[in-house]
Amino acid sequence: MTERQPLTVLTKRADFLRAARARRQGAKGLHLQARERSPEEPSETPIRVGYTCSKKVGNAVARNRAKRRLREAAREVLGREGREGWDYVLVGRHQDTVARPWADLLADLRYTVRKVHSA
RNA sequence: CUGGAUGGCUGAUCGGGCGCGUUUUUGAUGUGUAAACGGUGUGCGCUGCGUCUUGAUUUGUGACCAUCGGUCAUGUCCCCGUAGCGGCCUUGAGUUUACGCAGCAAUGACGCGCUCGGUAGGAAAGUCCGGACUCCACAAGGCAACGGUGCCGGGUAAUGCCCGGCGGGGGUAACCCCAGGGACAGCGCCACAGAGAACAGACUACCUGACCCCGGUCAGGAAAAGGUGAAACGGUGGGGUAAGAGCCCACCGCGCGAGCGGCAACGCAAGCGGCACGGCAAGCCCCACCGGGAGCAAUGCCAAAUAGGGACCGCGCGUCGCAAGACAGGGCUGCUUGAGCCCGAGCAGGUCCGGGUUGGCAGCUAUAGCGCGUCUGGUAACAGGCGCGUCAGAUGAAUGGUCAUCCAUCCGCGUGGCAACACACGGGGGACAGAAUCCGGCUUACAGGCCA
RNA sequence: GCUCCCUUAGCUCAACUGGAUAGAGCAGUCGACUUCUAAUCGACAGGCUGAGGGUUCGAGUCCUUCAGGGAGCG
Repeated sequence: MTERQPLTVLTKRADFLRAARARRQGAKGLHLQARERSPEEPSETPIRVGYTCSKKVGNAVARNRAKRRLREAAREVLGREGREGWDYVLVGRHQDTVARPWADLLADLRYTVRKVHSA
């Protein structure tokens, strides 16, 4: 069992915009945006993660639930397979992020991470 | 009314405990430095003394052994001891104070680890009302403007909320609904239709008389009938009349209303009036009552960052002059003088603007407390007493993710049964919805259960 | 947290101080013109005025409770 990397959460709007302009990959359960930071950017931990669930996802309950599932998935997948020096932004999708079976959601995240790294 | 249950694995956050590390403060201990006090004569300098003390000197002198040196005595100097004088402080011991260091203990903060416990709602929602709290403004209060409320009584911290009553409307009834003051303060509106729409008037038709003449015209009477409309000047019956008419009478309606009941809204009502007084105030408005404004991104503190900017005010700014400048004054060079150069203004002030920051801490979660139980008062809302329990504090925003079982419930199929239904198997599967300073209401959403 | 505005035909907008049938342009359908199309001309259809409740004789308009959309301030 590999060690889990600690993750910090993105808080700045500019970080989100930069990640959205970089690489992106969609799946049924979620949408991933990621970029490799330049070395001079300061960061507390090597991997940073942000979550985006807009009003398109649903009402407040649905948005919170989607964000919580994305957080748990990021802890599971990005903690092991994330690359140091990268920012990841996980975007929730309407209904699918909440309703998709847990194993499929994890598979979606692994698939998008692989695609983004190899792109 | 209620807002699924249990367990496993694994997370988030808050709080308590324990351990470790870093650090703040305090305490006593040890130690270092400095100062003061204190007492003493140590140490210091000079002089003197000394068979008691240590060394130096053999190039001070003498003697001996002897050979290039050694031993002894004495001298000198140092050390040591002691006495006197000088200087009064350096030093040593002690005490106190200040500062620093070390480990220890207590305490607070932060971080990490382990462990224990708490962790969304009935509507957390909409933001429609009412408050608490904080800041600003004004200070008894009144008026004006603006906004709101609007039967009466009670409840409440308060309300536009709740309870009870009254009035009106609907319903066979149980019961339900009502923004329900004022139209005699004033203004305005009432389309179309209709003769006439707000204060009286008269289109058709009616009656009488006159004229032309056989159906109309004119004058007068009268307001019942017709039709229109949401709304048309009381209704029915009788008398009366040329025809009619509250013109008269009875009943009903309407208005005024002595008196009685009720805290009040209001109700009952003798009697009187021949009918006069339309509707709209969720049109303007009048009356009564209520309301200062902003909101936890309030407010206070810390840190970081940028700029040492602009405007106005205040204080100050030597004299003359509108100004240029001149004369005083100060500084520097130079120096015997003459001379030359420079300064001649700002501020540690207040308000506003501009610029920068978008971090942290407090406010911050427990009290008009709330919840449960019980008793008392009250028709009730509610109030009071007693007992027990203590109940989320996040900030890209925690309170979860996932798996399994059960329950409410739904679907399919099978068996039993006349049926409602019961049992077995398989499958689906949790409604509305996420705190953001707090509280009381209202409104809206909603799986399920119960009552009328 | 606070404040304000809008919703009318498929689309963009009107409708006065409450008054009867809610109007215009574009788009649509049909017809005319043309060899055909476009343009033009004529005709037609299309609306329970976002939803519910109320005031009024009468509501797109006034009041109220919601729904959806938008704007502004701190």
